[in-house]
Amino acid sequence: MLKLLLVEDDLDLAQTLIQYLELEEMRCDHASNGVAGLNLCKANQYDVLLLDINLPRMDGLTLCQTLREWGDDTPVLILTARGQLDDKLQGFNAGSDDYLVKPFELQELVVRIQALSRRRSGEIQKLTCGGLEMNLREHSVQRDGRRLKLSPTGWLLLEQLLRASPAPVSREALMDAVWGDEQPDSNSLKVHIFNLRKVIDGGFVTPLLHTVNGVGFALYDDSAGTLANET
Amino acid sequence: MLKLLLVEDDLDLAQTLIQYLELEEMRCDHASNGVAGLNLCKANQYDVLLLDINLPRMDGLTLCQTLREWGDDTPVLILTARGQLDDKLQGFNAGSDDYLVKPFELQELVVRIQALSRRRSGEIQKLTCGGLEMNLREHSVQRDGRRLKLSPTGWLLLEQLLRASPAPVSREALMDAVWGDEQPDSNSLKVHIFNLRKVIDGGFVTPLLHTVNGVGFALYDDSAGTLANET
DNA sequence: GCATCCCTTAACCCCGTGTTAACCGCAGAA
DNA sequence: TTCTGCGGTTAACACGGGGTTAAGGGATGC
Repeated sequence: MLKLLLVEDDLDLAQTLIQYLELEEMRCDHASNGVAGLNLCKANQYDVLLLDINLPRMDGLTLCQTLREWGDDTPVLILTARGQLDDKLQGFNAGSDDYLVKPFELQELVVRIQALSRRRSGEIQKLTCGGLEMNLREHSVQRDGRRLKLSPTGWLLLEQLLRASPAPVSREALMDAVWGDEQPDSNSLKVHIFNLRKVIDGGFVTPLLHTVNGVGFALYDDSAGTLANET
Repeated sequence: MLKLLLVEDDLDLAQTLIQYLELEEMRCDHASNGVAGLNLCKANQYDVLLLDINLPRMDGLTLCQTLREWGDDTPVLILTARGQLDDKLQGFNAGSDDYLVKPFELQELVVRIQALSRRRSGEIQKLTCGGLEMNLREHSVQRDGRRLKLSPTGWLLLEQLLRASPAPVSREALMDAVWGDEQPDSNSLKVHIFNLRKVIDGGFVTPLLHTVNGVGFALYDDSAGTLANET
């Protein structure tokens, strides 16, 4: 979910925008003057900033410039009624990334916000299951916010399991993913699964890595849903 | 100097644009149909792409989508006469970054191009991670206010790591950044990483420079209440 | 010409990691 | 009951990647 900051002194408009953005799965903080906006920027990390130009205490352009001088490179979208060329040039000159003239279509605002945030975060690829989250780009795994450290093979196995989740993955498929054609002739896989289990389930209440007898292994969270009947 | 690609079948317009952009210190290649544009993208590395929508052989939206599917994330600016909301939504949906409706002011085009390229090639002046801050302009690094002194190679390495942070950087990428093609045939990198670590983590409680086994090195702040498990 | 800085190189050591084998426990079959 | 197969658990061990240290040389500056 994207985190935005809207700095806008027209409270009615702000209210409308925030409500609409909520529907689009964006959480939007609000400041009604420039200085408050600046402070919020200092305190929090936003994905995109939406700035009006005419603001009490500090105008949007100065706000944007100040951030840039501080080295903050959060994407900035200027929202304003001023549609003259000079205004736009000033906006971009202050270091903003986009400029939308009021009145505008809410949907256009949404897609422009998405475009800005997309470029910054570089299309995060994540695989998840229950509280478990694997970030491929960062090459990091965490469960319930705790960062987990796993070995190269552990990583490979978990990736396979997460991609298939909640379906089970056969031993053959796992062996294939790790070793390809040069497969070890022992119970190596068993040990790796064991170790992987220690890492991702050790210290947690609900196990995520289940063995499907005679089939392979599966990653799923059955804590919230119904339990399957056993023999 | 920025390198652009304009894909536009109206040759008069293209000519005008290119001439104007030249004045603004931008070199602009030109393709008059979609397939030619795609080939040029494959062959060259551009800072920004300017795409018309109505094009012979392959329209601009498809062109943009294709690039994105290939993993190319060059910034794309759509230039078109179609100004309806739906057109814009489609444009952004195809993976573009900005959308300008003809007729437009040439200066606005220029600043939008600059805004797009700026974000990518980084006129960013400060890179940070945790309490670590690198000021590119002043060529200084400090952590928690304390100024750090690092060697030329240390600087190069740290810059790479900070730009990627919190994602890991492979040894190859690091070696490439430091030595290019003339790579030393020893464990030089190990030593430099070791020295870098001494500088940025030595004397501090939380280490920022982590080694990701089998992958490379990553810079991130783990202090926010995360625990590391054993294998 | 001397001192300093910094990079390279090589040597060494430690620990993470993968492999292997052995053992345990359970359940179904004989 | 005993046998047998499957999966879990543990520990031993070998290997290599990564960490650490120190020596030497080239460049730079005083």
